[in-house]
Amino acid sequence: MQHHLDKIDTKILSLLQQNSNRTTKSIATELGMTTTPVFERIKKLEKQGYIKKYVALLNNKKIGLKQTVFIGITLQGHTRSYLEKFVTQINNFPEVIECHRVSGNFDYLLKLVVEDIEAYETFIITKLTLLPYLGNVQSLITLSTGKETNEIDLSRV
Amino acid sequence: MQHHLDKIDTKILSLLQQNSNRTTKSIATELGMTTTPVFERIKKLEKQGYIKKYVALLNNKKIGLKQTVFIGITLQGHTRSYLEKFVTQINNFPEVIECHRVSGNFDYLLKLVVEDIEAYETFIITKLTLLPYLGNVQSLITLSTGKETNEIDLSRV
DNA sequence: TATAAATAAGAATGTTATTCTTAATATGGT
DNA sequence: ACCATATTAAGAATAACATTCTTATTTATA
Repeated sequence: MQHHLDKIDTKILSLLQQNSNRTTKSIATELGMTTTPVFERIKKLEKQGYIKKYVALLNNKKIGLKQTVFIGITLQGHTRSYLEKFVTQINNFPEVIECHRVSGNFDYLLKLVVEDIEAYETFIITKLTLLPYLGNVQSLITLSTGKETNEIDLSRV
Repeated sequence: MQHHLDKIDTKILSLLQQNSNRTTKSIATELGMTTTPVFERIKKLEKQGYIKKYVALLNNKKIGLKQTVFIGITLQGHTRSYLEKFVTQINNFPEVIECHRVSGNFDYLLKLVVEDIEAYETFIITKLTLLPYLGNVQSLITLSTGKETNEIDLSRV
């Protein structure tokens, strides 16, 4: 069940990754085509699930959420049912935007977006540390971000 | 320079975060307004930079990029000019979608999206370890992802 | 209270998305 | 190589939407 994307498809995907508000016509012009085939390709890419969704990306800092933090977590008890409960609770915290189960020196890696360091400490104290079976908790406070994108390089596929 | 977003603005932002392809009319209806004021608010939010961009989010796995990996890195020499060079080179790797300078047990945290573990090893060997002054390099291989979003909870702002 | 500045409504217009029909191109089997 | 079939693209036609304009309403301010 491998994908079957030709050059035109990957080009369309890569353009929509950069800016999903471009008109079909402008994409078509760039590709030397008319709107209909481009339109139908986009619809196909949506229907087949290559495109998950279209979203607006906000300026977190401007909105007042200035601090990104990563947290590595190890758990002490690893029963399957507890892991599931743990993830469910983590996912419900609005501060958490990513939660990955990982192998390596941690069991979980979280990514958070919060107002500031203080809000982060509040999160740790009033939410995270209330969860049972927490082992090691290691915080990585973001000082600056060189790159942060969802854009995938499609020259590889 | 604080933001001045009222309830309507934050509601619009939160809807556009979930789906940026919704029509102005449908948003207006949901908010009990007409299209014009909603349209003008959206344009203002764009112009003032609250909305950074509109993008299509792709299904990485379906496209063949199945593996997410985080890498914690410490550097041995910390001259300012070297750090800048380091970040520039990291940012140019197509596998890297995030690069954060952090405080804590690492200097940098990277997020990568690659085909598979093998592609990851190739990256390490042929790209990352060629960079000078690398200290500790610790990989966190994602086993599963419970949550991964860009959507920010605006009830806090 | 009077005036100015925002904000919203409703109608009008221009663009674009979307559909339909037809033509061209590619694909597979004999 | 040839035909039938399935994809893919083009162009025109339509419907929906974005965008602008004018006018009314509300809100803030001196």
